[in-house]
Amino acid sequence: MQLTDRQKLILTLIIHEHIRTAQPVGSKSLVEKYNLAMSSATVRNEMSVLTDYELLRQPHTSAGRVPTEEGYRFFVGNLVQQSGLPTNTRRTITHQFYQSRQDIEQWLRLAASVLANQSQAASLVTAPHAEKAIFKHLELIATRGRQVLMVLVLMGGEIRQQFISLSEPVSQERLSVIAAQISNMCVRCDVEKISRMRTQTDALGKDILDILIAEMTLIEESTTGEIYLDGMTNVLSEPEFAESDEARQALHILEERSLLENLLASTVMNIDVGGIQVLIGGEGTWQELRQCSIVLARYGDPDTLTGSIGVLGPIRMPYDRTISTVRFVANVLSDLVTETLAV
Amino acid sequence: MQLTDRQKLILTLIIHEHIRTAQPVGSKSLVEKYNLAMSSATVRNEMSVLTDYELLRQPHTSAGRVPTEEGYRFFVGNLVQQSGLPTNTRRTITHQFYQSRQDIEQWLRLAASVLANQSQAASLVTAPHAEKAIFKHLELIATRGRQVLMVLVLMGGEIRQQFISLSEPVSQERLSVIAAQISNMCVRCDVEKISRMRTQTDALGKDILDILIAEMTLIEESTTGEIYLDGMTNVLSEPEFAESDEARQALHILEERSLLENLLASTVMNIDVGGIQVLIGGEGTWQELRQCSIVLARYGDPDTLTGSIGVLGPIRMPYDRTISTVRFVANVLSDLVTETLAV
DNA sequence: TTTAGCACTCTCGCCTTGAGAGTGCTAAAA
DNA sequence: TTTTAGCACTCTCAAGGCGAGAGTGCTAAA
Repeated sequence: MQLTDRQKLILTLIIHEHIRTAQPVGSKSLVEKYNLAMSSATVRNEMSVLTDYELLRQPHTSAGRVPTEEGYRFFVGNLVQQSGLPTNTRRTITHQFYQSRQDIEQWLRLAASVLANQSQAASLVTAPHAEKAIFKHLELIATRGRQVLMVLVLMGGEIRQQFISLSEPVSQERLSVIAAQISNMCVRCDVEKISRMRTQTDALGKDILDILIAEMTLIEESTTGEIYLDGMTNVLSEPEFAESDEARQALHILEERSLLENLLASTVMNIDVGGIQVLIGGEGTWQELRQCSIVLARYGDPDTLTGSIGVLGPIRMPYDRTISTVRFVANVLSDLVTETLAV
Repeated sequence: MQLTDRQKLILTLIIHEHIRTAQPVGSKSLVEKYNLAMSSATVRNEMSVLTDYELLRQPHTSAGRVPTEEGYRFFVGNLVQQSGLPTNTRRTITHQFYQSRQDIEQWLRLAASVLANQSQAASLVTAPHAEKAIFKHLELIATRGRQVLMVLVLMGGEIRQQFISLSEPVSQERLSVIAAQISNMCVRCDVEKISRMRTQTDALGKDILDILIAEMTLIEESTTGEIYLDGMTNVLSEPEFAESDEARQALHILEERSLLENLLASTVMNIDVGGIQVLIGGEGTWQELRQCSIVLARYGDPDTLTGSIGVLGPIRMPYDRTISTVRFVANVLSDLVTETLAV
């Protein structure tokens, strides 16, 4: 499908106008609004062609045109110009990051907040996560009785904390010794290697190693780290969401962690750090997302630690701006992650 | 204001019916629906009295009655019977808790999820938080270069992790020694006591202590720990939220952490563990909550660690059931917290 | 190839209208 | 004194009719 420049222009303008107004766009109003150097009849003819190509759609005879999902896809794939964010926006965002506490959690929260505010939509950010869990450090802290707090640090800075119940009370001194022992023994080891070390410790050490192995396996099996959401309410004022129940179901995907993990696993996990993926109208697969689009990116260090960020909004979304924002925030996070967390 | 038994009955029935249907309730339909042993005219007279008391309201002449906020308050204060949850519901909930991973974070998430599902509304759970920050354990883990991961454990099990930049690179060995030193020296101390210890260490130790003190001060100043939300989408299908923009603003309060902290600070912080507070229609103070009610409770150990849980839904909320649920979940959490986290 | 002109279509807001639900009042019954 | 039947009145809401407005497609001329 090869479009003439004029057809591209008209498609672009219709999408712009529709994004602005959420209404079907007519030929006459389009010519007037943008002072086009052609008559409305010409525009009508072109619209007719674009409708044949299934890039536009008429809600009913004698209404204006609305872009189809295919139309948006063509737009995003071919017509969006990579504007990049205005310099002062970039500066504001960067500034916020360097002003916040130096803490990965704060950064991720901030990233979610920035995405939500800049795009006026819902945003999600997953914590960086390594495909392979490599042990770094173990800490055991007595609380009381047989309850012990286990803090596990992985290469890359992922931290997991968990209460464990030992079969009998153990003093903090003994716990510290064991933790140091295990830390020394296992540093830079993966699950398999650690499994083979079970024989090298006493009974208590074995118990702890078992729990450690279970935990590391669990981490390795999960596809993402912690998920941060923001801006869910932004999207509620959009007419699509205010009206249809269906659109609201999309927010349910964000809330239900398992659904969201599935979605991420089958989309963004395949793209490269630095790349952008745009999911328009659920792409036929995701029923709940039929009225939504998602702009996704991956950040981090491709070989070790990666995470995802994304923006969820109505299909009628200002893609150019959103894509720029997502790309920029992904880059900022990549920088922060490789600077502070790399192995 | 003293109501006769019959007036109380009628008020209760109207509230029940209105909660069910979200519509104004008329005298005739009420008599028919509940097979009342009186005529609709009698009901009308009583309704008229209740309207004079401002417990009921007419949306317009010749419409049925709707409970006022005052009406709901009277209902919650005087007429709600403490039914308690059905035994099998209690069992299901308890079961879920003891089946989940033994991990405070999982419990809190689960609590939010249970509240949201049981009440079909939005829920919030804050992590247990001590008024006074008491040091328990410090861990320093080298990442690379001058970046160090600091893990701070407080009495009660609150854990904070943060990246810090030292002025020069330090080996993991030295970091471990310093961490052990500080851990020994400061265990069971509060911020003031630790501040006075700054002289007892070398330059590096001083730097770390400073950061430690700053962090503990920050923790002490904050009113709540981490906040877990769930079920935001539940509430979106209620007519109040589907229609008015105003109701949707209420969800914004949940999203904006600072707003939520304010709200909690000025309400639930004052009630005792085991007590329940019901905020109806924002109580005149919280504009954004005018169309919502919140049922709040505190859990934990009154003297040391406490957190809040709550449910946010439309004013038209099944208070008896919601209150029972919130109370029950608060008790479960209290048990878990005192069992595993107490000093 | 573009454009002016025209007949035609469809939505949307506005109005009217009638049914339905509910109220308050009054006078009779308990 | 309290309760109830009866009745006139009020207000909403859904349905139908109507006209204005916006938009389309087609045709013939520029």
